[in-house]
Amino acid sequence: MTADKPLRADAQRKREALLATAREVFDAGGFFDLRFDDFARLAGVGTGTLYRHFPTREALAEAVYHGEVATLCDCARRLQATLPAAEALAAFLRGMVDHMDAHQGLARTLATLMADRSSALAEGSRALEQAVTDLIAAAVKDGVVRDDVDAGAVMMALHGIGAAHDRPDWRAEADGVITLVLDGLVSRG
Amino acid sequence: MTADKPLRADAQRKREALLATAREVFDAGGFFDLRFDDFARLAGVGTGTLYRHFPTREALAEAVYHGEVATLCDCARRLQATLPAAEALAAFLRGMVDHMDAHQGLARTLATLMADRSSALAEGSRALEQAVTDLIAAAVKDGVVRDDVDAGAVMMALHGIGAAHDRPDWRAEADGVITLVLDGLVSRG
DNA sequence: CAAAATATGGAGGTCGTCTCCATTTGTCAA
DNA sequence: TTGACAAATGGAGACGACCTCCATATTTTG
Repeated sequence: MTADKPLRADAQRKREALLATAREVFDAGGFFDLRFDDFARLAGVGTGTLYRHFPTREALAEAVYHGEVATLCDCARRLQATLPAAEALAAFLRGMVDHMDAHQGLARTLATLMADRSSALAEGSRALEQAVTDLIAAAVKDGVVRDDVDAGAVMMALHGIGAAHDRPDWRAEADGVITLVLDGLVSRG
Repeated sequence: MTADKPLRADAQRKREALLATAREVFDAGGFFDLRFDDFARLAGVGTGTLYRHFPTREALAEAVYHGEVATLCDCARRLQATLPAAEALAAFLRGMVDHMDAHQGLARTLATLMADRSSALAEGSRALEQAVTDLIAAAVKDGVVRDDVDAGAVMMALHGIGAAHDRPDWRAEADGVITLVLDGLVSRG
């Protein structure tokens, strides 16, 4: 799809530095108080370099998001390999909430930055969606989950949890959504 | 809370014009291609006037959102008065999806604009949340819905539906979320 | 109707964004 | 190692959107 041309050594290094700094600043929640130029300086990089690697704030967010998705997918695979389907699904969804809770700033920043281009978000989370699809398919096969509601609906609910990150009682409500979704999946309509 | 001082006649008129134009442009999806200054001109208003009424794009979105919320709340009240609790709840949630579907551009624009200040969103949708809370409370009283998951979780799921407005299969997935939520609410855990 | 209060609009200052290119750094072949 | 070529760098400055400010216009009040 994308013929990634090999990056020169220093370019690679700068790119990494930018991503690392981004993750840091995102999580600290200070990204929007920062001029984009200053962000470059903070990462020890010139303005031009920043723009060559990430033409927009959104592009930067997308790259960071990719990393997160990869982590979560690994997690899903691990769970699926070690637990019965129903438990794996539940553990994964609960785990996602834990993860978001542990990185609130990051979650909030990403949600905000990708609000426009949520097409990009959908693109970027395709892998994640596949993981959820697999988890659900396995549970369906075990006969413990209905087969008339697909993974997209679950993704949407997750999206809601991520997007609503400043509700005063976020954690409890997020757990509530997961509970509803899981019980709704088990229900026979 | 807010001691709304009475607005002068012409001010009222301009304000209305701005809101009407906003609704139009939002729904057409062209808001982000427009300089804020030009939006003012489009509404037949000077830049200064626009800024006095709505200091930011977000403030404008919030005002439009208020109108939407009011409409939906009316709808909720009507349903609650005419249907058994469980049906009223279901009809309301399904109805919201219909409404969003019929005004995709508006929904998307609002979701995008309020991504940052989703605290403002929470603020603005307090009335909506109250309506959902009432619908659920009535259903709980009828003994047809569990009482250990509160309205906040449902709001979060709805938020997800609104925020994910450009998923390719939005409508089906949104319906799926509602199904999961409703069945999850009926389930006894 | 005059005066006071309120609202208007758009010219121009401010400030973040992004481009451009002279310079530096990395790579590779001889 | 060295020279030559390609790739990458950074930051000065042009650009353009946002927002303020106030002389003017409109509404309201006494």
